[in-house]
Amino acid sequence: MTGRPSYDPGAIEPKWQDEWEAEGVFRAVEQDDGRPRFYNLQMFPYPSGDMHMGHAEAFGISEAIGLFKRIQGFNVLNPIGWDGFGLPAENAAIQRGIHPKEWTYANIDQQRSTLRRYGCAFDWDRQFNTCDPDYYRWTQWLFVKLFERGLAYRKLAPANWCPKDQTVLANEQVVNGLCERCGTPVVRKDLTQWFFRITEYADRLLDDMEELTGWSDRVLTQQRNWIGRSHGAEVDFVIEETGDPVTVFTTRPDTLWGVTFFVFAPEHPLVTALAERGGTAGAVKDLQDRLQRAPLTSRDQAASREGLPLGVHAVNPVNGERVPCWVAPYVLMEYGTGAVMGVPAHDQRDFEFAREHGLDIRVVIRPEGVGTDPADMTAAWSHEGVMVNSGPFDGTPSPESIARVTEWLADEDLGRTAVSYRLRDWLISRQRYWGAPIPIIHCPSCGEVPVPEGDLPVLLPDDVDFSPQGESPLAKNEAFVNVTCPRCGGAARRETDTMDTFVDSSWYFLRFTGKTDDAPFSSEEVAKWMPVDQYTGGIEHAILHLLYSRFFIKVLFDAGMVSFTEPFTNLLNQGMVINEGAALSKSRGNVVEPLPLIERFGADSIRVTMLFAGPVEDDVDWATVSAAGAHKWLSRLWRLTFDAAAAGVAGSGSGGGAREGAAAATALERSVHRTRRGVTMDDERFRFNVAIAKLMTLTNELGKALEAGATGGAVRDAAETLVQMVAPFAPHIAEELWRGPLGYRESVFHSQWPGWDEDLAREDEVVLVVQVDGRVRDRITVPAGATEDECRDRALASDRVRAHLDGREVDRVIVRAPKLVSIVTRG
RNA sequence: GUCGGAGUGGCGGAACUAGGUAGACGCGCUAGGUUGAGGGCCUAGUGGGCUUCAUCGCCCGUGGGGGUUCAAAUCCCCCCUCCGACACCA
Repeated sequence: MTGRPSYDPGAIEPKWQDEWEAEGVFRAVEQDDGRPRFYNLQMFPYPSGDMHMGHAEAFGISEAIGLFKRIQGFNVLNPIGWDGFGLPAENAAIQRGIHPKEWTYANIDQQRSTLRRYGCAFDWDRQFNTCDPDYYRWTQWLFVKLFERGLAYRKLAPANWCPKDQTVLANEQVVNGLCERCGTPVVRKDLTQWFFRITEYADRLLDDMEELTGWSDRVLTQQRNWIGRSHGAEVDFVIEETGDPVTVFTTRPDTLWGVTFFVFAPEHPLVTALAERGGTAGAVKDLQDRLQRAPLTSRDQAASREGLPLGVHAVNPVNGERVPCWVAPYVLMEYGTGAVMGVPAHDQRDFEFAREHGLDIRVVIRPEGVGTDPADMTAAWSHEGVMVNSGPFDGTPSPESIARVTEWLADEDLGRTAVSYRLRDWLISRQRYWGAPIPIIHCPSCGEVPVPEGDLPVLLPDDVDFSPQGESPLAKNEAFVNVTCPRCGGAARRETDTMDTFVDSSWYFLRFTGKTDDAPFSSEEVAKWMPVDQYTGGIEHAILHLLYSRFFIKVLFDAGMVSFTEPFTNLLNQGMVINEGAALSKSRGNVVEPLPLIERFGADSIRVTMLFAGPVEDDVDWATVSAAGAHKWLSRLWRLTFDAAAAGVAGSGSGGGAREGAAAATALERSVHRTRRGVTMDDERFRFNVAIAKLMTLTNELGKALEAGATGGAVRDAAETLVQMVAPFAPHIAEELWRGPLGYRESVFHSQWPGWDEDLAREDEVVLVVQVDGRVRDRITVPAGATEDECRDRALASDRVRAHLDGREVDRVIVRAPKLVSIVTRG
């Protein structure tokens, strides 16, 4: 046991990182080699700085999955790239005078080097970065595809505008209604901007979720709510004074007889004209202006029940009643038709509005046993009941009343069934520099002309002044803007908006399967690898990134470019890394840097610490875990593997402890098989904390067996099993031990995952628990094969059990051989 | 408010899929050993209470209450708390 080197991760880890790359151990094999393929993907990082603790956690998990699959014999694709475009780069440019490109590429270099030091098993050859012209050329190409399919269009939409900086702000740049940079109150400004028609896919995005059995309910529910499909009816009202038809959407057509007022959203196109007709133009304009001045993010004013009468009336088609029209911010222009019927008795918002403004309340759904005097009501009744005061429908009970009224509306031509969505079209325009330019040319005679494929990419010019003093920084670059129309050759102007970075990340996983120069991705490689077998990433992307990627795949499916409709078969959302209960943040001063930890304990110990801390979906509180503990275990594994390698070739035991050693070896053999079974099953379900616990147990047992003098095959098997099974969690130490003391030439990642013998994995002796009246009274060791009768006899013969049975009559005995006997007494 | 998830030792967590020894594994702590000291390492102990010289043993215990069952952390009902998402969606 002398001459054993000490465990020095600082030396072995970089050594194997170099060696793996030289040998191409983690390269995916493109040629079919008979192994099943496994596309293991981790959401690619955004290079806003160096790798942080969240990366260490997320990559630790996806590494464990990928490496486990690799040793199990899968041909694993495990790529890495960077989501290089985005606002922080531009802010850094403004604040520190560095070009966004320089800042971004420097961060990528740093992240790459830290990820290498972490020992990630990436196929580095496939890496790319979305701000490379090589990549965004295809983002632009895909934009053109969407444009050609009628899925990209322009319309007027409000944006956050800082009047001092003269620039558009993203929502996250608006803090408490003020510009993040200069503190000026932010206003809304209407700009003509580009959208993707994702709403056209709302039903498919919703319905195809049935296929996503490998996604958590948590994410599916969030997506479902985000799409927000609700079924109801459209009903046609008419403005009495002007004859304007106005349609409303409602999920409760059964409450139509309870309408006592009518409300428009302030932005509704009819409002100005109606206010003039009603003689309320001045006050209404003030309200509209005030809302116009508020930033998009601040919706607080809408939480009030404020509103103004318009001075005109709407006619209820079901009974011809005229009700007053109002305008109120609680009605949203973006949802439904931008106008609602007011049913205060049965809608809480309408109820509060009616109380605020003294409007009538009329009950038309009578709940059983609940008072129906409007004056006594403290809240709207939005539940079931029976229709009253509703003309021909009186007495109709409320679940089916909705369908019956809707049918009647259609028959009478007063309305129709309708579906409404919460989902909006995807606004992809950014009046920003550091993104992929939208490849459109605006021609005075031809209109919106897409840049021809041969002219792509539309390169982002380097010489741009990004100091904020106008519209998009690109708009000031004359050389960029002034072009000729590709269709008619006349003078034209280039679009100066860039694309939302979510566009870049909606298709990157396709290009990882194989880059080509004449298409965004290789159809052949996509057919081989897609959909992604396992996608790992943060829950913060539960909605947008995942929804947009699903949308893109459906569009590409419709375009005949891919043959599947969902991009990610299985999705795993890992928890966050926090410290002392709070998210890591510089201002809080609780940031944990991964690199110093890697240098101190080794990448393997950090990975094990993260994985052992708890279930992968749970947050890891760094303050409650110990990298020293993981390091201690790996050191112990190191020592024991050297000792076991020596004892493993020593043949059967010798000396005075021979018999004891042989017994220990037999027990160890059973442990080995049990561990193989248990860890394999835990790994399959990503229960890595439990798998590691089992490996620790086997480590302890190997230590005891060696102590007892065990030698030979069982000892060797235990050490090999430990090394192979620890490899997905701690690849470096595993490789060093595999090729070092265990003497293999080939990588442990090319070894065969150990199988098990069910007979050996079973315990040969088990503890039989004996209960009397539900309480455990004795534990008896019995052979694993003990029969029901044997168990019953042994249990009834037990002195302890008999003491408890003293004087009582046995009613019945339940036997679950060989683990449990339950004796029930009478009385 | 709606939807989703979760409450187990001093701490992170096992056991929940299929009801059958609650607390695996680790951290921390305590004691002992090793060491010039410290650290490291090794060994043992570690849910609470009662009883005992010590054993043996008994009782309680998985957020609270009720239920089903020979048997409940696990299944059913009610309640409480915490976390997350959306939040005037008509």
